[in-house]
Amino acid sequence: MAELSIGEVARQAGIRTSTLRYYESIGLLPAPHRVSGRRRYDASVLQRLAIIRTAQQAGFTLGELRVLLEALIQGSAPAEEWQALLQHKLGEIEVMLTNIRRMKSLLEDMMRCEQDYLAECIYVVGLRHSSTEKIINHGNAKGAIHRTAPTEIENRRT
Amino acid sequence: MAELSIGEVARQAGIRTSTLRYYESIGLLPAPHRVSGRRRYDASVLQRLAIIRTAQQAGFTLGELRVLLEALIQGSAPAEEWQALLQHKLGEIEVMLTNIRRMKSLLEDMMRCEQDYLAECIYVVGLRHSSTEKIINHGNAKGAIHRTAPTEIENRRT
DNA sequence: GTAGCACTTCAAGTTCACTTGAAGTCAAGG
DNA sequence: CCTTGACTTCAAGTGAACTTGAAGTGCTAC
Repeated sequence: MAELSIGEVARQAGIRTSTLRYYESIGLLPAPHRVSGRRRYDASVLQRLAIIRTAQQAGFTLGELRVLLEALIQGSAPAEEWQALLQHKLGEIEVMLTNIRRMKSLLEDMMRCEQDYLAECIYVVGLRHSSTEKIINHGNAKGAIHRTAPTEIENRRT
Repeated sequence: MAELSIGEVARQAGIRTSTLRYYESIGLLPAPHRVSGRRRYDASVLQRLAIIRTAQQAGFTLGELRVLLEALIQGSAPAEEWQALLQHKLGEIEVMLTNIRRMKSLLEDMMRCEQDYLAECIYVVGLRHSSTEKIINHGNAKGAIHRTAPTEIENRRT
């Protein structure tokens, strides 16, 4: 199978060459070999890019993806960390599915609002939808792990 | 119904006071009235915040949310724009549902990989999933979901 | 009356995921 | 030989969504 230039990969994957270089720079893509200084990609990179894009849509950050794909890149993965991340992300995906489904039905309800009573209708719709909410989003989105922001200064109860 | 200080709203909604001020500054929340300079919120703001959060999870940007909620804020909405945005977003949500479901099954398959053959297994899984279908991604080239909770594990790159 | 804390504003800083720009390299075609 | 165009690197810029910091105000408790 013919090898691809960065331009060809970009075109086929529907992204820019700069994105490919960026992905490589953050370790998300393995450095391809070179022919007179230029990158030559194996066609399999397209599969990886497809996974990356899907995963991004599913809420993965590129950092998380790097961890997840490290096994693929180098055959070296800290297995526990990896499993933990998977497990964690599966939980998040579950939450996201719930939220997206809810959002879908919220939008569908909004679509049915008549122009003249838009404000009232949306208010009612909003009420209906926010009253079903309670448990969904407190475990993992904001509450627990935040290394980069030790956040407890503000907002303390007396 | 008792009015809430910004601190109380923040605590109950699980966000920061700075976020509330920020939302107000970009017109996502209406400016509440004040008592000696301090914001006093009606409890209904919590419902709105719940909607905002769900919508964010569903891939709405704050800008889009502002347009969507303008009807609620002021009763004044450019109805066509509004409907168009709804319609467009419904399409995007459909795409996202598909991608998230796919990602879920990808992760589940990955979980089943045996430690010793992790790399090979993931490769096979990746192949299976990326060959299943062409990439679904029309209309918005960027991943829709950004602001998902960044997960702990990452960041030590050589 | 002063300590403490929650609040105020405004500007600047941060993270993520890229994008853009400048300056240079390389192979092919006219 | 010269141009064209796709490539190269590296640094700096962008936009979204917040966060942080500085400096000050106002209420309550001791």
